[in-house]
Amino acid sequence: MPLQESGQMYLETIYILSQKSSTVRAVDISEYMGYSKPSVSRAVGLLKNGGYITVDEDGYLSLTETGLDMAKKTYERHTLLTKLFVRLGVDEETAAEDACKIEHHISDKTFNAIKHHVTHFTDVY
Amino acid sequence: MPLQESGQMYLETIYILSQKSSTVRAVDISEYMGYSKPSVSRAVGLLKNGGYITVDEDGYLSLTETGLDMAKKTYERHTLLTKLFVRLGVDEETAAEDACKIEHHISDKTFNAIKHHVTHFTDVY
DNA sequence: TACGAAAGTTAGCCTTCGCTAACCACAGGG
DNA sequence: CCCTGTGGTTAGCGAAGGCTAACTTTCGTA
Repeated sequence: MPLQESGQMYLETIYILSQKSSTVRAVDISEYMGYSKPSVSRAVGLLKNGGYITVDEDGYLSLTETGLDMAKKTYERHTLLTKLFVRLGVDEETAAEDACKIEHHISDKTFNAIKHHVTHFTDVY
Repeated sequence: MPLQESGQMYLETIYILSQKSSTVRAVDISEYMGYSKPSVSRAVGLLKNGGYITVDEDGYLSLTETGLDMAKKTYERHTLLTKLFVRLGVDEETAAEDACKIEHHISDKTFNAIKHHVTHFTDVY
């Protein structure tokens, strides 16, 4: 089964957390996302099941190659959209929030167009 | 209860349809959105219930003032986002599709920033 | 040694929002 | 006068994805 929006969010979160702490547990996700432990537990089970992450015997999570690809892709969208909005004059926090909400819904075409714009034109005004 | 994303889509659809045909029935929505009649029937019931639309004895739908406001707001977002994407080099169809998917998720702040940009700067490149 | 906090899981509930099956009401044509 | 197509509704299913309650396991410390 393909990854749902929520699955992408979990992967992205694991990716972000794994960049600041080297070990990531379910409870870390729980705190970071503000979701209950059972919600995270189920999500982790699904991601493991789908081959996106592995869980070792101590409960530490790692992204598989597929999972890492997905996470990076989502994360890239996130940062790029944030940049776009900031460039348009939105404050950093709001930009990041909105980026988070729409990062899953944008087609590759549009994403690439934004990417092209953001990387090639340093000032819009 | 506040309007859900799907509710906004229905309102927007009613708004669009009412601009081309003067009468809008549930079945028209059904065809336009590609949803089954029962799905539309329920949604219409909820919108009526929430005071967003009225339904006369012949089954014709009208937006209330509140509903019209909501619909216009969503529609404005739709067209504006489409413009933004087109301006960034995305083809019209893809731009409209993506706009449709994200129009519900963008904060007023970001929306206003985009609006400002789109209306004040006619060429990005 | 025993207790309590921390981490995880299981069971099961709830909402949203699609769907199908099956029904009712009505209008027009044969 | 009945029969079919059109429009709408009711009943009920199913997937996602949150939640709480309640359990287990484990580990550190009094």
